[in-house]
Amino acid sequence: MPSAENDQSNLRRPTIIDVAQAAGVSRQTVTRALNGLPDISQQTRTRVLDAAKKLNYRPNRAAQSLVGGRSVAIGFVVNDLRNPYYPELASSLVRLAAERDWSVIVCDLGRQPASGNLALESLVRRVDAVVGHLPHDRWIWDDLLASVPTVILDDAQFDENRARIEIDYAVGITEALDYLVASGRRNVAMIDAGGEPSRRRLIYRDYLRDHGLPWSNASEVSAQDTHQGGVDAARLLHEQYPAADAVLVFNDVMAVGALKGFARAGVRVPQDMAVIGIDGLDIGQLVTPELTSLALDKTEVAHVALELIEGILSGTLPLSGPHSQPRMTHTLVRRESA
Amino acid sequence: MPSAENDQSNLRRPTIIDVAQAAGVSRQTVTRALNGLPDISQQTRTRVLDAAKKLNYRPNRAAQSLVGGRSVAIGFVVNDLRNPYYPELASSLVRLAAERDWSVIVCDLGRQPASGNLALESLVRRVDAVVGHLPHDRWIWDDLLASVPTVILDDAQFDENRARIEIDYAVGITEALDYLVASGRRNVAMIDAGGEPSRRRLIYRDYLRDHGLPWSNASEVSAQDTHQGGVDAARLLHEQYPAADAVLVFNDVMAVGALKGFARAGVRVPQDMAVIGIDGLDIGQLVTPELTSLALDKTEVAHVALELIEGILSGTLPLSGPHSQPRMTHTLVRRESA
DNA sequence: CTGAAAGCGCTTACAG
DNA sequence: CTGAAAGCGCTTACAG
Repeated sequence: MPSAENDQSNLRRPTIIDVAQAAGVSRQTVTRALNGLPDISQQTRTRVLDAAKKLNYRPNRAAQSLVGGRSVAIGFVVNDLRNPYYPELASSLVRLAAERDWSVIVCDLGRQPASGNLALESLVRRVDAVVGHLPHDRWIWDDLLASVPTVILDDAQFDENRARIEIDYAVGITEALDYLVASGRRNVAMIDAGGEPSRRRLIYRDYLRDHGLPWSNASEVSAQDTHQGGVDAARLLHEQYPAADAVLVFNDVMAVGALKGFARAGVRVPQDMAVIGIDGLDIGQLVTPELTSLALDKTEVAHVALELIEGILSGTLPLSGPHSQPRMTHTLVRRESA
Repeated sequence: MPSAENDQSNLRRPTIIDVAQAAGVSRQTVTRALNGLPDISQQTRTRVLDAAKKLNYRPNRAAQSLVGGRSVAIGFVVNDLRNPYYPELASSLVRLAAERDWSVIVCDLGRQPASGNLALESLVRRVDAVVGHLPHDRWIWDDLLASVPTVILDDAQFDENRARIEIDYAVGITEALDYLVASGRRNVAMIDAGGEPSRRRLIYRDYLRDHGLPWSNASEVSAQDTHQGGVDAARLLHEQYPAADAVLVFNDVMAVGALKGFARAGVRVPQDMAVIGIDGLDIGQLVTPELTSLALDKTEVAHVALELIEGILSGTLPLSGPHSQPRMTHTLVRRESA
């Protein structure tokens, strides 16, 4: 029963010194054995390796990288990894980061703010920079994020003195609504997410007003930002605004839900109802009819985000001004739902 | 034109010493100012902060964590983050890891093995442990992974001396096929992925043989492990095996594709054809009809994986034997497609 | 083939 | 309120 040994190993992780002592050699020799360097006899190497295994020794990464070269890590902050928007963005980010030999740590804020704060606090200590969408109602994070270079992905003014990629919805939404009107739709509704009217909804309203299109309170319905929210919203919309012949949906996840909601309500898409989502996610191609959507080039977003981070880290990018706040717009991808 | 200064800062990152010199104080004082510690005059603090900002100084994380406490990072290796199976698993993994204050670095191997090797090589230097699905045809990675504790998620014997979670498909597939037969299906086909018959396919074959169910070469079709692959496979199957009234599909991504393929071919699901996928992904609920699937509890997989890693890192888990190789099975989730 | 020395960049006691 | 010393765990030259 070697419990004494185990107890000790719980108190302190073995270091290279412990291995050296156990093997009866110096620490440099341990380094040679472990890292496969030359200038060491096979016999010694074996002895060291055995000692290391016996002690369950693994080198301290911090010490290794301190003496070695610098390695950069960036944190990718998401609201909920189960919303497919984030994995699609993460996919590009991880791939492009790998090309620079950067690693990306994913931080899922989850739905409850409390754990999200803890997670963020821990993240900023581990990374060289942060990129991600930050919900507006959590500006408390400003403090935390002040300690690390950050690129915010957002649709609104967030912080003038912080690098950010502005997602400009006006261009895309205008294109989508132009298209709907041009194809003969007249009663255009909107399915929004969350409590406050989103920026996307405001743009929609402005468009309807500017173009003299019919609008009433019944034109808009708001629901949870989930697939089920989309299902519910479609039913509700169908009840409260039966004349609607087109709908712009907050995002693709909800739009795919709306497709299902309309199908259940006997509303044919696109014959009776044109549906346009936002984001351009892969899931839009899974469903029938396939979803028409305002697609964001997520690879480009990831690319630009990494460029910004590189600029900040190297000190060549000013933290405010137009260069640190590029703008990105959508492209209307026409498929079957509109 | 302060290019000389910039050139220098490109050569070497500024350290705490540089800041100290620029501010005319000692390094400890810099630490106090930067970390918001007491025992420093407001004036000195400001001077230090200014110097730090001017030099674009950010503390070296490696040095910080070397002196501070240990922080553990695990690497999550995936084949392709755009396959929704991985994000769902990642979501649980990230959440559960956060509870232990562990961070997870995502490594996407991509489709080309070459870049995958580079990515892995870089990963193992940055993490304390690795978890993930590793394709069988890449055993070359054994060398790389020998250097870091690894938990493999797999359906086959991979390495007896490595911790792994065995995904036992036999239980679930038997349940699915039992269910199909019990509901009156007789001509059960299989849509497989990749070149070699998968383990899942072999289990399917055995079942058909053991139960005296009709089988021929036409019962099986293999396609790419993508949504489009599923679409293609369904059409092909419909042509080469018109009598089929049920099909087990390699995974949900392909199954959702198959749903689309059958719809296009005028095959009604589930009336003419029962479809069962594998994985139990969220996307199965997006489509119509909703997909019946053999669901894997991905939260449980993540949980067990982290337990294994904890055991390995603390040295309390033997690297071979049943305790380090738990088994996981599927549950048949009945929805609409079967 | 093996070991003594110096140093990576930071922080935590300890003196003043 | 500020600074000199020691040390975190490793690796990279440099001696023998």
